[in-house]
Amino acid sequence: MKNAVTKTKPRAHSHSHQRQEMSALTGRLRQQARKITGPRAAILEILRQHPHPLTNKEIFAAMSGGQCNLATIYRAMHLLEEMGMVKRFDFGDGTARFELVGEGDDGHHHHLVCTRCAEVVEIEECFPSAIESRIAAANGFTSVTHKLEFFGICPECQ
Amino acid sequence: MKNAVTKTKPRAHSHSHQRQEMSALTGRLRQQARKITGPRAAILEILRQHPHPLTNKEIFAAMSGGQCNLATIYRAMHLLEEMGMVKRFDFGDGTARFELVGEGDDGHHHHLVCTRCAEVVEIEECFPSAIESRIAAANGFTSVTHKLEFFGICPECQ
DNA sequence: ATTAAGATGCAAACGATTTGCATTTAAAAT
DNA sequence: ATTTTAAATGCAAATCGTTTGCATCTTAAT
Ligand SMILES: [Mn+2]
Ligand SMILES: [Mn+2]
Ligand SMILES: [Zn+2]
Ligand SMILES: [Zn+2]
Repeated sequence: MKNAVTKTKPRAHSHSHQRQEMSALTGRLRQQARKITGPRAAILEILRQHPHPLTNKEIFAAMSGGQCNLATIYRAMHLLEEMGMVKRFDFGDGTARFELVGEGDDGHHHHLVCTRCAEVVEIEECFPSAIESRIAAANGFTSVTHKLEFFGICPECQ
Repeated sequence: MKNAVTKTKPRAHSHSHQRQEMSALTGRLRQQARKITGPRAAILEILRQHPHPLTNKEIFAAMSGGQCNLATIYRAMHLLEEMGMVKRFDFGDGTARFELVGEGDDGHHHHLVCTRCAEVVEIEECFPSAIESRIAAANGFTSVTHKLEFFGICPECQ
C-alpha cells in the first residue's frame, strides 16, 4: 500500500487539473475512430503539462523540432474541441487559447489575467447560476451560458 | 404640462441608453482638439441610433453612399475608444463591436446573445463585486475588472 | 501485405485589422 | 477672407490569426 503515512488529500478543483493519463487521452481518440498520430500525441503531451490555456503558436513552439505543421495544430484543436477534450478560451487579444479538459468535465471555468505580463490564474468562482437563470427567464432565452474572464494587475507587476 | 396622466416612470438603465445629443458628442471631440469631419459625424450619428454594439462593417454599411473609407472607421473607433466615447465589446466571433457610451459612464455592461440569430439583449446584471473583490484579494491582483457575455437561444429561435 | 479512411504538409486564400504615404481639410492664425 | 498647419482621409499594401484545397502519407483494419 503506497502513501500509508499522513498526507494532505489533494484538493480536487472543480475544473479537474490533475494531469490525465496519456492512455486515457489516446483512448478517447480511438473510441471516435480517430487516429493516434505523432502530431496529436505531441499536442496532447504538451497540453497535459500545462495548467493554463495555450495558443496554437505556443503549442507549436513547445514542440522540439517542428514535430508538425501549424495547420495541423489548428486542425487538431478543432477536432479535440468538437470531441470535448479541450476547451477554447478567449482573452480578448484575438488569439484562441486551449486547455485540456477532464473526462466528463465540460471545462467551464474562468481566469484572471494580468494585463501587464499576461500571467494567468485559474479561477474557481463562476457567475451565480441563480442570477443567470433569472436573466434567461426574464428574456425568454434557453440554454444560457456565459463567457467570463477577469483582468487586473498581478502582484509582480504592481 | 405634458403627460399629466399616470405614466410609468421610464427606468433609467445603468448604462445610459438615452440618445446623446449630437452637439454633446461633437463637443467632446472639440475639447480634445480633434476635428469634426464628415466621416466622424456620420459614424456618431449611426451609433447614436443603435442601442446595441455595431461592427465596423455594419457602421460602414449603414452609411448611405460610402460616406467614408472602412479604414477611416477603424481609425475613428480607436480614437473614440481612447476618448472613452465608445466601448468595445467582444462576442467571441473575432469581430469587434462598438457601442456609444454616455458622458461620465464607463460603459461597462453585458449582453445576452442568441447563438442562432445573433439577437442581442442588453443586460443590467453584472458580476457581483463582492466576489470579484475576493478574487482580486485572494490572488494579490489590483484593478480587477471583467469581461462577461451571455449566450443562449432566443424565444424566436427555440 | 493490402487497403481505405483519415491525417498531414505546404502553399494559397481569408477576414479582420493596421499602416505608409500622398492628398485633403478643419479650424486656428493672420 | 486668406494663409497656415496639424490632423484626417483614401487607397493600397501589409499583417495576423485562421482556414482550406490538394497531393501525399500513415494509421489501423482486413
Ligand atoms: Mn483554465
Ligand atoms: Mn450594450
Ligand atoms: Zn462561469
Ligand atoms: Zn460586469
